Amino acid sequence: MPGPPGLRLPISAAGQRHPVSRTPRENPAGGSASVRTRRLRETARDVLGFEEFRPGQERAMQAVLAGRDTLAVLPSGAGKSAVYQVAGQLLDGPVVIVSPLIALQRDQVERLAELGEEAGRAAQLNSSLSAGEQHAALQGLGEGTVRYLFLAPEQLAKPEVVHAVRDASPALFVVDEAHCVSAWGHDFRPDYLRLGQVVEQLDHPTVLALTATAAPPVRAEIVERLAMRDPEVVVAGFDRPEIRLEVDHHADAHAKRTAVLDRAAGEVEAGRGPGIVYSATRKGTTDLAEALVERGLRARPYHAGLKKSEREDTQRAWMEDELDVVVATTAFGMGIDKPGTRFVVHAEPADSIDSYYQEIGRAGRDGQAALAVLVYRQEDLGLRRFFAAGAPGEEELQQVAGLVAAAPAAGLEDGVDVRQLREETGRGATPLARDLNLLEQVSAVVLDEEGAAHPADGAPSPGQAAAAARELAEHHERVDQSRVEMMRGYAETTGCRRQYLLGYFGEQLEEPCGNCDTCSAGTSHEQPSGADADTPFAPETPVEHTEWGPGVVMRVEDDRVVVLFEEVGYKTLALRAVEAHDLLRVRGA
DNA sequence: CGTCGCGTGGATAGCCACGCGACGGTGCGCTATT
Repeated sequence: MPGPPGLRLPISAAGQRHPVSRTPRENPAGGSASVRTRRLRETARDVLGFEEFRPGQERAMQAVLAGRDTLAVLPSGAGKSAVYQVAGQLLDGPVVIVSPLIALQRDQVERLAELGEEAGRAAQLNSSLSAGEQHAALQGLGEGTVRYLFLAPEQLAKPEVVHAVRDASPALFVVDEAHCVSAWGHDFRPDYLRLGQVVEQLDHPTVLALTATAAPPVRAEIVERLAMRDPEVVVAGFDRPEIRLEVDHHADAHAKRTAVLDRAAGEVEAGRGPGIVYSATRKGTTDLAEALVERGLRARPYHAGLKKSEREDTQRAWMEDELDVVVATTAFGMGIDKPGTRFVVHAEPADSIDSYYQEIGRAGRDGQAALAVLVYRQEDLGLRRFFAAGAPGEEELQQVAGLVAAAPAAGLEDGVDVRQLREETGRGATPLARDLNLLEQVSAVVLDEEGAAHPADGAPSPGQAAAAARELAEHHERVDQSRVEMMRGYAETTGCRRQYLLGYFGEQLEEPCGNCDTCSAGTSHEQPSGADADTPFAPETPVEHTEWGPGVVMRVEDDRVVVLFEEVGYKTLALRAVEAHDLLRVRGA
């Protein structure tokens, strides 16, 4: 059974450099690297109006133009879209961009339209369009009049869409907000997990994955799930020193609620400007928003259960400075860029450091001082643990495996698709697609280009397949639970919070940051950074645990070490116990 | 995992304590109805 793909691919924080091999196809921008650099800069200036590049941007463009699959982890607002926009100008063929939200696709199309005719036409393909418009978008792509096509991964689950895109010979396949592959692919939006097959079906155009946040194992999963080959990994500008980090601890639910309101209202009343309050539940957003209104603030709730018109109006009001606070679930954020956001207060911890960093990263995008406060109660992790659970049951998996296995005997030569499975099982399309993905990963099922499932050659029995698939799902669950534990670690550390955050993303900050609550309180100085701690287990060291197997050291404090294990995810170990029982060995030593 | 809301049973005039079950987030695309 595969472990987290992360550990098979060593990815340093600075990204890897590989020799660039050039074939005519892989060098479509033409000429030598220096010629390419000149053309790239001219294009960025003339078409996009760029005066200078942000960190990492040019390197990502260079890699893409050289035909390299590229994963770019660049901070929000660093112009990630410019990477494919420039490439679209210089490459010989259209650019297909997978984007998770229809609203995002619409914005991106509009932004390209503002660049004018010269930049090339952009179109979107999704269910907000009529059948005729959808057809026109694909036709335009084939005829070369559409240079940029934005669509959701669900569109690429339709064979006719894949065929039309393949016929247009795209030069670049972009996955925007690529952390969705890992965050949503396993259950919520299973079509994200199938993008690698789509890449193969498209004859593997250059793949560009873009995200603002991804810990090393998430990066590695993106690379694997998108079938990226020998990718260039560009990581830049990760630290956001302008954001002050604080955690407020509370034991009592009512005191916590009051603290959330005090912090948000305090920032607004001090004239430090608008901010976001994140709540884990819809009910929490309405409750807190009402309480803030009672305190005289302009506040509104935002969550996916509200009417579309209401959501759009709240977003508009937020962007037009008509609100002091938006109180939101995780539904609020992607594609909403308001540079003057001054604070982000969390009423509950996020489900992972990845999510948390993304959410607080919405503050201070203008580079001015901003504040991120987590108002923390241990009990609130319970909801996150609940969401992290939810692996499908073995019975359910066995039923699906059985129906696929029985298809040939039942005369279903074309296999079984999700629609048929829905009729047979009465269950929803999303969980069924997730189950099929799991069964495919344990070599029980093969999914063809039409999306139909067939029994794999030499497939195990449905019972064995279900057990293996269940084991795989439990593995994901263990890793997700360990990510919640890392969130707990952030809330409860007495060390520098920024060192903790950056360490999670594989970047070691040498000194305590001086801009978090533990630094202000002086506790962080008691904990030297891992870099000079007296231990054989330095960050990035591959290790082997007697019980948990292989892993990689992520972070070292003076008395403990955090290891990311292939099988069980993140674990924090006391160094004293490690030494006393000889629990960890350095691999390859 | 933790909280909320409901029903029940008991205690008392003021509901309240307890137990149990339900519920909790994110979006695409599609279909059926106005």
